[in-house]
Amino acid sequence: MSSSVATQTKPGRYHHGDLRNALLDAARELASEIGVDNFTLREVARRANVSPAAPYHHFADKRDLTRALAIEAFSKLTTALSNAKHKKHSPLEQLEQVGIAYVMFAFEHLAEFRFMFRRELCAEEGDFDPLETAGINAQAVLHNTVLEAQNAKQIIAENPQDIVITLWSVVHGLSCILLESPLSKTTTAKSAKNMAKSVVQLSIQGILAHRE
Amino acid sequence: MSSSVATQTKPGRYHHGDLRNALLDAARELASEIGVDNFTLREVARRANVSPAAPYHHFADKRDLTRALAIEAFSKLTTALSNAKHKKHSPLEQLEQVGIAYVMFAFEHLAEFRFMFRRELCAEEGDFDPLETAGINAQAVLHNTVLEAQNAKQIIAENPQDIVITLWSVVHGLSCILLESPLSKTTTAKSAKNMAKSVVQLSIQGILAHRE
DNA sequence: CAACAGAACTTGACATTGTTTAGATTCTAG
DNA sequence: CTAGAATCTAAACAATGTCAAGTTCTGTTG
Repeated sequence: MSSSVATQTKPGRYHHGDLRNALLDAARELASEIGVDNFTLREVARRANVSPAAPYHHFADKRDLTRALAIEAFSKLTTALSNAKHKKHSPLEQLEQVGIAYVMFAFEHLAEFRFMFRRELCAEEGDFDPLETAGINAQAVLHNTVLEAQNAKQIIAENPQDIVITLWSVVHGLSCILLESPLSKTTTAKSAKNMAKSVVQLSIQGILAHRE
Repeated sequence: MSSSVATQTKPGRYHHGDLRNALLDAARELASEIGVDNFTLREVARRANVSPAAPYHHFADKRDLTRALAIEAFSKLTTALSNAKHKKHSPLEQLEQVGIAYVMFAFEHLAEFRFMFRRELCAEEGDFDPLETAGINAQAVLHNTVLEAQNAKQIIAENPQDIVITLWSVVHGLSCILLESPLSKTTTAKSAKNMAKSVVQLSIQGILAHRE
């Protein structure tokens, strides 16, 4: 998307034009090729055709670059969840859609997903942390849907936070398993979606207001 | 435990005695201090009082060392789950215990837990992978309990694999959230256990055989 | 018991990495 | 047009993963 735009700005020039985004694009690409853990800042710079020190004019250090990617990924996730939600009208159906969308986002944005949940990227205690708020925003989509489903008496009136955590846990857990477990080497997008659906439906069963 | 034994074998000698275990101990310790991602092989060697090249006589490379830690951690998890299970007799109660034990294991063995789920540690497709079997063993505890609960007609007769994945997802997801999310900086063991209990109970609600 | 084979280490080296410092180049206000 | 800020390069540093070549120990065999 923005990658083609950002990366190819006047190759010969001294000033790159939009190096910050070019670096982000290169990092995303590199991480999806060789893994989030062994990607190097120097190679990112190399791919953007700049010197190894150039990134330091746009990011404090390597950690700061990956943090920017994580924030960006969280905001993508937020819109993905929000889009999925608004495909349905009933809060209960929305709950299901949001859950499935979470897993599919992880499946489709593998590399970015791995950037998102890393304790070491967070700011120090007390500092304002944009990464933290990005995460909270994503979670808010689920949280609101739970509240709406409760208001519509479609699910039990238990402490909403407990319900949010349960649902978030189950979709996040499935995502991690799909991405990291060796069991899942052969998983296709279709079977991932089926698993997501079945897991989400089973979880929702436990919080339904009317037991048939 | 074994650390004190393994680490302190005749400090002056050329041959360490049990360097392999000493390295594993040092790596575990170091990882829990500075994180799984930035721990270095050289520092591990330093702590075991050997040269930087010494580890290569016991492990193929850094990855191989961490793989050994992951396998070891999986086997610890297996016994933790198994112990938790056998505290109760009813399969349904066992299911709950196993779920809670999973989360508590993650909480108490933070560093080791982070070693366990990393795709890059797996062997190549087709090769026999001890890490994979270690993971399967741990999952088997949950799997068996689900089967037993189904046989006892305590939970629905749905495809057992779906139920296993749902339960595994929810406890794994909660574990990841507790460990990686910035939201959880202040979580105590007690509140972790409470969350685990509530999340597991809600999930089990969805698969109960008798809906009152 | 002696000598030898192999295992367990060390030394020293290499390419690569993250990061810093100093300097060069280009852009942009005034 | 020009000063100063923004953006980049070049060169260097310590540290890392890893390897090849030696060194020292240990157990086995004659």
